[in-house]
Amino acid sequence: MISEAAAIAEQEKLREQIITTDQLPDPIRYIAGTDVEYDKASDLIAGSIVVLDAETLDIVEIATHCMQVTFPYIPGLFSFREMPPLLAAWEKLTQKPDLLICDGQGIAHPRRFGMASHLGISIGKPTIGCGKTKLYGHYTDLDIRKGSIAPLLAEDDVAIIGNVLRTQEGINPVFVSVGHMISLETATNIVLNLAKQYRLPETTRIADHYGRLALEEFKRNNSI
DNA sequence: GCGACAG
DNA sequence: ATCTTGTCGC
Repeated sequence: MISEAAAIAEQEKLREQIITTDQLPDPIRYIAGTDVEYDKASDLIAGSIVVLDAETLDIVEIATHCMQVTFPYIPGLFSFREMPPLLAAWEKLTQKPDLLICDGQGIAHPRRFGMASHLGISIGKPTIGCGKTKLYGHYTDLDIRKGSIAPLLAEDDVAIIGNVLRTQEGINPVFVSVGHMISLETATNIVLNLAKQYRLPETTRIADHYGRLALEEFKRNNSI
């Protein structure tokens, strides 16, 4: 297994490749949600990528992959844990999406290289980081109303590394950041538009659902 | 030494 | 992530 030091060196190297401007295809036709489910008892994880029609949000394709965990959970090195099952699921996909929304941070990370950026660089596709909680940075004055945003600032108090976005009035916000090949503004708008009814974008909710199903089915088929 | 710490 | 019902509040 890759060492912690090697993982950090890898992040420092790959972060150079991140593109923080919009490089999206003209009409975005397919968007995808990614998520990884865990089974504490068996150490199994399931990577899940669900492709949706960007216009109707109808499900176009579902790809999942179950395997044993290969890396411990270390804040800041999270992608090394979730990348293996996601890349395996990615290989199974027939219809590759134009954009992926990941369950975790993009550049809102101590070394500016969270899970969404790592995945985006690895597969060469635009990605958005959308985490349920904060990993890094600080913010103030986030209004209670839906659609409100507060910039997520780095230690220097100057660099904006993401947006804290209130997707539903009075409900805990989500943390949006650039993964790869997209601007923060576009990423924020897309996440808000995908969270019409719930706190999390529809892509994440659907990926979570099918990842859960895949993990349960895998356990059943293998008597775990 | 004391918090913070994606899933 | 996961362990997990009722309960406090709008």
